[in-house]
Amino acid sequence: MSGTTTRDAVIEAARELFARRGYTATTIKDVAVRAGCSPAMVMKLMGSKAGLLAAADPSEQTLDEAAGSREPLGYGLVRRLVERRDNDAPEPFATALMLIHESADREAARADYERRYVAAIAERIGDTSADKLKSHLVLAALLGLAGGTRTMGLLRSDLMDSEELIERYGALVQAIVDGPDG
Amino acid sequence: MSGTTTRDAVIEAARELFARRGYTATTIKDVAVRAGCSPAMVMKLMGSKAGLLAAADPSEQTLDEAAGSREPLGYGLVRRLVERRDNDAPEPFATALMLIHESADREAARADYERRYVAAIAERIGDTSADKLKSHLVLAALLGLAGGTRTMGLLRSDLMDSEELIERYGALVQAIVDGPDG
DNA sequence: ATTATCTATAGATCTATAGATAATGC
DNA sequence: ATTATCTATAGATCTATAGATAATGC
Repeated sequence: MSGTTTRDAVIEAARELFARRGYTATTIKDVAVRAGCSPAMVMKLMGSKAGLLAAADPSEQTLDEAAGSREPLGYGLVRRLVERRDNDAPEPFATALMLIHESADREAARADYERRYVAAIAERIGDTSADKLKSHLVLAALLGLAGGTRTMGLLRSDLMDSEELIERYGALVQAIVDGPDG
Repeated sequence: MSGTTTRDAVIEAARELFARRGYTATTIKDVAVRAGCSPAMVMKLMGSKAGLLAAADPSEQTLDEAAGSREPLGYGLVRRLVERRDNDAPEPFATALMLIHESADREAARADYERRYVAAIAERIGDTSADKLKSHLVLAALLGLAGGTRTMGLLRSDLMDSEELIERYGALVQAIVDGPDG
């Protein structure tokens, strides 16, 4: 059915626009224009703007990427983030910060993202401690690389080669992973 | 004159609301209510919503804080950030990311924040290199700590003592500062 | 017949301005 | 007289819905 195609186009358009401009600043009409349909169509398909956000939230998508690699875990996490940048793929770490900020129920959104992201990192780095402290530290470092490169445009490839960036920022993240637990 | 007082209240209210909810999601009326005046008064004082943002942008405020301390520079930068959190003071590193996202002219805002923040960090850590690579890396790490603690609520003081956080995240930032230049 | 999609519009904002009133300085 | 501040409102959105039309499956 062609409904699936339109629905996919709408979700893809929303993903890009929410990531680029944020939730409030993105209108249903913006999404419709980019998806090539009418605003009413967007509403019919997604029910509400909040429903559209739920469908377009990029976190699920990327958070469970293939983790397999011979590289130490800290480097691997940084590598995948840098690769997303080089491929112009959505960056969930950067988007999450903004979506929390703009959420209607900010505390609920914050708690939800915190739980999911901390759990995802803990699983990746094998953090089985109760407090998940290392995961918090790793997550903070990754959020910074995401916000720095994607939102503020730091460390662009003409300034620093992607491999060198992975090497240097990866070393920082790896130092947390290799560090003490509590 | 009492005009100064109202103006200050408006700017203070805007600073808090922009930092909390973002630019688009904050309305002139929200600011007026919090400042205890009418929306028309806010407009008369600031001219436009963009003018209000310009006046309420927290970056200038905090970026040129007293840098004097015996502590190594990386630790000092982290300490000031953590202290702002513990004092519930506005966090320019966290706010900057969101304001770039929501800016009408995103690329211009991005370039402006990048220039100012990189320069501020370069001055602090004595980075005189042409590419300011270390400053970019330090800035990324600090943006992550800011976004992580303030927006996502990571590493709260019940989970990790502020001094220990400064010790551990400070070590990462200090490692960048002490690292090679290019 | 059913599904996909559109046009038209209601109802609720939001920013910004115009013009009135209250407070202050001379 | 001038400055501070308010009420009222214009004009431009925005989300969401109602109802019409076009496309598709049986």
